[in-house]
Amino acid sequence: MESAFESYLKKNAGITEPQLSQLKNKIITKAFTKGEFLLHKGQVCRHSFFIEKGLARFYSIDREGKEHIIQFAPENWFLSDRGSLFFNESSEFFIDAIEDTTAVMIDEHFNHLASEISPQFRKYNERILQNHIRHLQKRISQLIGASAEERYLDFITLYPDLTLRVPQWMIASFLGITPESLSRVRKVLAKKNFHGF
Amino acid sequence: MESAFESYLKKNAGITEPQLSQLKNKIITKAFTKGEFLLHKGQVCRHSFFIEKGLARFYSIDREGKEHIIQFAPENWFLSDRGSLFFNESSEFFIDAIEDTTAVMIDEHFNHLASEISPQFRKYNERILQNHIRHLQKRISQLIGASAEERYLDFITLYPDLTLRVPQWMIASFLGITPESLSRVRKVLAKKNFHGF
DNA sequence: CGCGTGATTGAAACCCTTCAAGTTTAGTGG
DNA sequence: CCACTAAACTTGAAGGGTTTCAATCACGCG
Repeated sequence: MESAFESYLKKNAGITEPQLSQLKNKIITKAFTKGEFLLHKGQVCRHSFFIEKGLARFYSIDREGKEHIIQFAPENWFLSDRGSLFFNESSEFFIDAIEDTTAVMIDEHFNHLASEISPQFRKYNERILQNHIRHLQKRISQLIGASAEERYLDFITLYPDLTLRVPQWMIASFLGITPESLSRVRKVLAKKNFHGF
Repeated sequence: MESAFESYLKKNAGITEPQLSQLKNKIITKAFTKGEFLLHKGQVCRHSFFIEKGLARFYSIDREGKEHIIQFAPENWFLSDRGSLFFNESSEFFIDAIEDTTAVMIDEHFNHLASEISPQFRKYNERILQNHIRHLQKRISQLIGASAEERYLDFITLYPDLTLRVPQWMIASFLGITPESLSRVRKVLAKKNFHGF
């Protein structure tokens, strides 16, 4: 049977069936139980993760021990500390599984081979990076400019599925507010007859 | 005489002298006076800008008319709305010159040709993107986690040169606080016998 | 059942903003 | 080169949004 990653490559990265058979033995999938680390601060990140099933998060922990979630990754999303991976530096960040998760461990060998046999894959890879940048810029713009309520509304329209799967305190951590504040924001929205969740 | 961009390409992107002569007629430089727009909201961004002289900023304006600066770009920095450029969408952002500025207008023709004649350039281009992502992630992590004072201290250690060249109210806009708040932060730091500026 | 985790609520404190008024600085024209 | 003006920066007082800390409630799981 064809894996989620394989269909994804065919659909989005222009990888053909014969190319896929060349790549198949380089595709390594790993299962993580809820709470398990895919990447730990201090390690050098060696992989890009493609989430086939489950849900993972990318976050930092500050001096006071508080977690700050940079990104969530549900099915068919990529996740990695690109800085650490590309520049071979030890990571400042953590990645762990929010649910039981299976992820494809994409390493340099895979990327190199895929780029070699498919120019489309190379193009696609750039697309991923460009899109990632666009995402991060919008997020910065929003963190600078919007109130807690606006940020939460943005979140539930952008990630309606995540709103249900992710515990509330993690959403708060993503938005840069406390769980208590998020609870109050939701209370206010409920009073305004808002039913987005 | 060799332009700043040309030396930059040779030093960082592995472009050789003969390759450079092939590229030379594709390198278009333009001068902007202080306050002039390099990119205006609503336009589709067609260029990546390499700042040879001067200083530019990349920012958004929210519904209330407030500016939020995403990025500064002094000499030898790149600046672009990559989302708009790559995906051909109209931009949400502005780019304008803070000082009189000359910028290289890098378009798709240039990138295509340079990638063609130099595999190193392609590698280098990916490096730029990866580095940009790393930068943005750190910024998000900081916006979520740090106080106004911490953010300002980070700014002056990361961009000591900009601290002097950029008006204070723009630094405030970059940090996501009001000019008044930044003024007070500086006052507190001065009392603590801090002399970073 | 009881424990632990997550969500809610309240009150006080804190950080930052807003608005309004000054002061300083920088640029312009006489 | 000074005088004038506008823009930038500072300062104060009041207000708003968010955090903190603490207590309570709700729920799922051993």
